[in-house]
Amino acid sequence: MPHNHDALLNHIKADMPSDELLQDLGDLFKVFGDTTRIKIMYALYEDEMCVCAIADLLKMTQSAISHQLKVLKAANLVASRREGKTIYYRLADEHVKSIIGQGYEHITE
Amino acid sequence: MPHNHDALLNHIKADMPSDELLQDLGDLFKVFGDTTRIKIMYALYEDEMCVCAIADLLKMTQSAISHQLKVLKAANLVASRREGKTIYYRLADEHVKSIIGQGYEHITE
DNA sequence: TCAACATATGAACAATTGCTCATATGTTCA
DNA sequence: TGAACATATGAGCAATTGTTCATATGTTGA
Repeated sequence: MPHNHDALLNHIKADMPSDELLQDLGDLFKVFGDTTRIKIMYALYEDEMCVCAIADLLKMTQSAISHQLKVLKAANLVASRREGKTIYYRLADEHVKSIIGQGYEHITE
Repeated sequence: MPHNHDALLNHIKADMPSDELLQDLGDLFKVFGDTTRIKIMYALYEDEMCVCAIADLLKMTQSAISHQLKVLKAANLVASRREGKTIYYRLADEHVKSIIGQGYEHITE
């Protein structure tokens, strides 16, 4: 007969966050899981930048950057402010840096 | 004429990691960007587990879990040991916990 | 008010991805 | 050695995703 692990499972289940939260967690990391967005976040590491500067930096279309900034903003990873025609984006909080920092450590160790 | 930001860009460029490393970072987070894999990592948070226990816990196919464990292992996020017919998986290092922890904080704040 | 600039957005297409199904590999025990 | 169990793997399909292209929205200054 297949081996049984009901006792273990009941214990683990009790400590697992809700499915909804786990889904949200996955969705959050999905946002980090794209090179373009990682580059954008790195570009904003030290200071805010306008959309066209980011596009220049990454040698990508303004449209492509704008789409990705929307994704980042929806995940509360960046924030923006308007100054005339220009819109400046910046990292939203310190979690962005610490998440990227931990990932960096994992890779380079 | 469009506005110029060459000076800023040169400064930022100097501080950006290589494209290859940024790609690797994106690839790493891509692994975190799936609910099934997040659930697996949470299941392994406290202790090692065998494949069929994880499949039972998540009510998913052994095959599906096995495929995902392969992805997690390729990213060095889990490690495994064999004990007879059974193979036990565990989290590979502390980065897994801190990355997930930071994500959790970001979401629940 | 109109032209120029900065950014946002929707549709569409190619590429990637996670699961299923069938089957292969590896291990134990009688 | 062969049957039962535990896990791994390859092909295929549906769903998701990132970019492009065309165009819309918003702002400024003449």
